[in-house]
Amino acid sequence: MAYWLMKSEPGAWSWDQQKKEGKAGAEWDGVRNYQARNNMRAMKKGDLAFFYHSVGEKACVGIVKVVAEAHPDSTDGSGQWECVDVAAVADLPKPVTLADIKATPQLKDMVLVNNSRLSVQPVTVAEWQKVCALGGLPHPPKA
DNA sequence: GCCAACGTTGGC
DNA sequence: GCCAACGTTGGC
Repeated sequence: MAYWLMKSEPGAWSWDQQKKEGKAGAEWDGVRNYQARNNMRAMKKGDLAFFYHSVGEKACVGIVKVVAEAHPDSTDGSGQWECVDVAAVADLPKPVTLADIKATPQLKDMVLVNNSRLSVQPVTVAEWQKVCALGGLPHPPKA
């Protein structure tokens, strides 16, 4: 089991929309980047991920769970791209902003800091726990 | 709104 | 297979 971070522009797909999909979840579609696709292929059912709002807000706002492993992206006609399904699990009581992350020495190696353009990225256990703690979840959910 | 960084494309 | 040009992303 592993932890991840998935980015979305709120204008394209927001945390509110994700939550409306409920426990059944929704396709994380539209990813057209090989590294991000490979990360999704590595995901297992039950893995957890931060839901990050890029652009305006720049903060982790919630936690999602992988409910279906990689399958062809229904928005892609070429069959080349894949996606997973994710369902909202919990809000982060306090959104953890990019500035918060940069200001935290233990988080300086996060992919988010060093490769901000990668839309689906791995998160270590230590980073998971630290970001959850900053977000107001002293007992982070476990994948 | 600007610009730097990155990934992809296509000509050679 | 290399590299220049281009498009896109995302922080500021």
